[in-house]
This record gives sequence, structure tokens and C-alpha cells, in this order.
Amino acid sequence: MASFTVKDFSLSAIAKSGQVFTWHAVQKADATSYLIASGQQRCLAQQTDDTLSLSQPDGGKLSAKELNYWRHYLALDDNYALMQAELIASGLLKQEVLKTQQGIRVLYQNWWDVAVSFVISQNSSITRIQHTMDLLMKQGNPVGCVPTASRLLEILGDETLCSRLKLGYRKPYLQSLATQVVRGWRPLSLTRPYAALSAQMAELQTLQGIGPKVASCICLYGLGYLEAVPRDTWIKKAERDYGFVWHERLGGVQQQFVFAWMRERAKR
DNA sequence: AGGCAGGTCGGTA
DNA sequence: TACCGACCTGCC
Repeated sequence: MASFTVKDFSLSAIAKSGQVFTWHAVQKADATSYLIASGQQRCLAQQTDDTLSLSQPDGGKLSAKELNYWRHYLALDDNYALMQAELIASGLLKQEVLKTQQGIRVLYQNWWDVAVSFVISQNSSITRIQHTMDLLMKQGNPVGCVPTASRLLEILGDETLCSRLKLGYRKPYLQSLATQVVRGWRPLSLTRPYAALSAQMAELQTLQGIGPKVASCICLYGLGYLEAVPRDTWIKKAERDYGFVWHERLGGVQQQFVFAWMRERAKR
């Protein structure tokens, strides 16, 4: 089992931050672990204070290559102290917001996982999204991962399997998306590394069921555009009620803290 | 019980 | 370009 020393990092805060639906919490005697899926890979992550431990789902050792993959996925290479300092210095984020939301990171997820998750997320609730994703991932190959595009088409075509998912009007969207990907469609930035956000956004929105919100999610969570700001109901409320404006380079990171802050204060 | 939920689409002004 | 209702269905 590999261990990292982390600072101001929190698996549970990330799990609750609404950016990822491919984690599965596993309650153990002493702590909470998370089974994490990304693409065709899975790992087990556990945190005790400043120690983060990563292993294979069965507890086995991860290879060096796999460790690199998960280290990047979990944004362990990003300098959040610096990014937070920049956001504060810009005047666009108050210390008060950061203070109550320590430990959040914007993950570097697999873009397909994000696309599927957030097409499903539209006009739905977080608990329902999580439930649907859990069911869907049981049908993945390997089991526990988001189904590949071709596997997804099989599932959607199987009345028995599909009816359990209760996708509603999102089903044709997923069908169309998966069909495009099977035909070889890929996000622009994967073939042209420095594609501008606006170009990538426009291209994503040509797909059925992907509007500005979902496209932003794919850009931020799945393609590494830290400037992309998904404007959902919470963020629109933050703009309206508190006048938030987004940092031109780190708007997506800023948005993630604001989102958590808004949801937390709504509980009171 | 009935409205709402991390939106998108197609139609209208 | 901007706004509006419809939309599957589970959950509170």
C-alpha cells in the first residue's frame, strides 16, 4: 500500500463536492475508504489525518504507473495553497468561503465518465444521480467502472437492464452520445492539446443532451480546463445573491469552493 | 400528496 | 437573442 503525505486535502470533502459520481464509500471499523473508478481502472483510497493511502481494490499494491495515474487524478500534483492564494489576492474569493471548505480538490477525471455522469445529472437530484450511477457501474466492464460507449449501447438496448436505470428522457441523449463515441468522436482537446475552452465548449454542445452546463462540467472535471465554470442553480444563485465573478484562469476551482459553501449554508 | 431536482430542447417574440 | 413550457422519475 502506497502512502502520501497530504496537506489540506480531504477525501470526504471531495466525495461530497458534487463533481464525481464514480466513488463508492466503504465503511470500515476505523475509517471511511473510497472505491474509486476512472475509465477502466479502479483503486481504493483511505485517509487518516495527513496520510493518504492508495491500493488496488483488493488491498494489493499498485504499480508505479498506476500510482502516477491516481496521483494526477487526485490533483496531488497541483499547488492548492498557491491557487487559493491567487484567488484571495484577486479579490474574487473571500477567506471565509475557503476556510469552511478546506480539503476540496478539482479532480482530473476520465472525460467519458464525466460526460455520462452529467448527462444523467440533468434536472435530477444528487442522491438520484448517485443511485443511477451505482446501478450503471454494476453493468460496466470491468464491473464497478462506467460502461464504455459500446457497452453502454448494449445496456441501453437491453430493455430489462435499461428499465432498471430509470433514465427517463435522458436515455436517447446517452444513446446518441455513445453512438458518436463508438464512431470515433472525441473531444477536440484530446487531439488538439491546447484547444481554447470556447472551441471545446462549442464542439461539445453539438451533441444531443449536452448544453452549456454539462459541457462546462466535461471541460472542468474531465478535460482539465480549470477556467471552466459550470453554472448550475447553486452557482447562479451565488452570482445573483452575492455577486460572484469568476477568475479567468481558476474560475472552475473557485466555483468548486463556492458551490460547497452555498450548499452548506443552505442547510442552516 | 405534490412539488422539486446540479438542464436541455424546441418553439415563440 | 432571450424567454418559456415540457420532460422521466425518485425523493423529500
